Amino acid sequence: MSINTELDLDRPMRDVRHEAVLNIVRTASVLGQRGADLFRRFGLTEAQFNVLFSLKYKERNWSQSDLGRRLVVTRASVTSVLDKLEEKGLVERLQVPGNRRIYHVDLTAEGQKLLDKVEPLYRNDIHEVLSGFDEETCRNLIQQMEVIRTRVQALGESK
Amino acid sequence: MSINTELDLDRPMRDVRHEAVLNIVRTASVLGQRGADLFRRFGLTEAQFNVLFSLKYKERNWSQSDLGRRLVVTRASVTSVLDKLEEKGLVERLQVPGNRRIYHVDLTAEGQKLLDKVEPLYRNDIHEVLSGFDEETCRNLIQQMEVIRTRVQALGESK
DNA sequence: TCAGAATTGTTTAAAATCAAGCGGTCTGCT
DNA sequence: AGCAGACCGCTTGATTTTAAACAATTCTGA
Repeated sequence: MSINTELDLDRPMRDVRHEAVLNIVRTASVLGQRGADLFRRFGLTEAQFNVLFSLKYKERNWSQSDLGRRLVVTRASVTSVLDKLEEKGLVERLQVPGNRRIYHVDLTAEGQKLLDKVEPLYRNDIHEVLSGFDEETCRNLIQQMEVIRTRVQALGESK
Repeated sequence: MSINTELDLDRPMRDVRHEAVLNIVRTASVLGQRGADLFRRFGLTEAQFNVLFSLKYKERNWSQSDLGRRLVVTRASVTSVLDKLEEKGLVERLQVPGNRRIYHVDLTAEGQKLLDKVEPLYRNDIHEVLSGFDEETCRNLIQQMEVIRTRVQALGESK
């Protein structure tokens, strides 16, 4: 009845690097769906939560483009997600003196309040899921992910 | 000009476990986009490629539900992706004797042929991106990802 | 046996995403 | 100063994905 016995997830691997990539992607997918289930209880999609969360912990002003790079989505996606969040009164676009091209995006008080309700549950989930990972393991994992992203970027530039 | 100097990706982390999760998700996203760029040159989306690829290496017959579990997408998604692939003549739904509820999905000769063109480039990309990862590192990484998925699943069942 | 529960594939409506392209704006170079 | 190029946010149109509901089918347990 387990997914491992029903599918062939535990068969021997031909290409261990490829299998590593598959595992990263699949794990991100599982994590994302778990998150989505949680966020939905608060009327938020995953994309919407990601925006709110990023805004809460930003340490300087972010334009919509900055947000897009941070979340690895296009500017067009940022626009549509922000439209939804602004409708709900959770974020606001602020005009930037001296630069009429960009908006700085910020949480409203209401957005802050909603996030304060969701975030503890979210962090609790993560803590539970990674309970077996000590700090060193996490740092090592983070560094490996960074290496991969750097390599992908280099690959894209040499194109 | 680098993304790391422009954004705050390298600031000290408050919650190393959470940062690990973010890194996994972000890396999967970057990998997915890199893949999508490649697949598009062959008229395929990422989801379509994933289906073709899974079918090529399956070791027994898979229903659409099996495929969905394997790819971590819903049955509805599988239906729509298969519709597209069937239109293009790359896969086929086969009736299963003795069970009128399910289809077994398979590559057509044409699907096989297309995949044979894309796969070398795909594997080459992956090999390049993970060139700094030896076999042990990969196996370790894979195991960590499996642990995370198992924990997420356990979390979902205790719900 | 056989009625209730579970599973399968599909449909529908909503949301996210993207590429492409648009004007408006800023910057850097001459 | 002025112009070309880069950047920003937005719109459009298309695709993908999902949750939810549905009918058909299969399974299960009393």
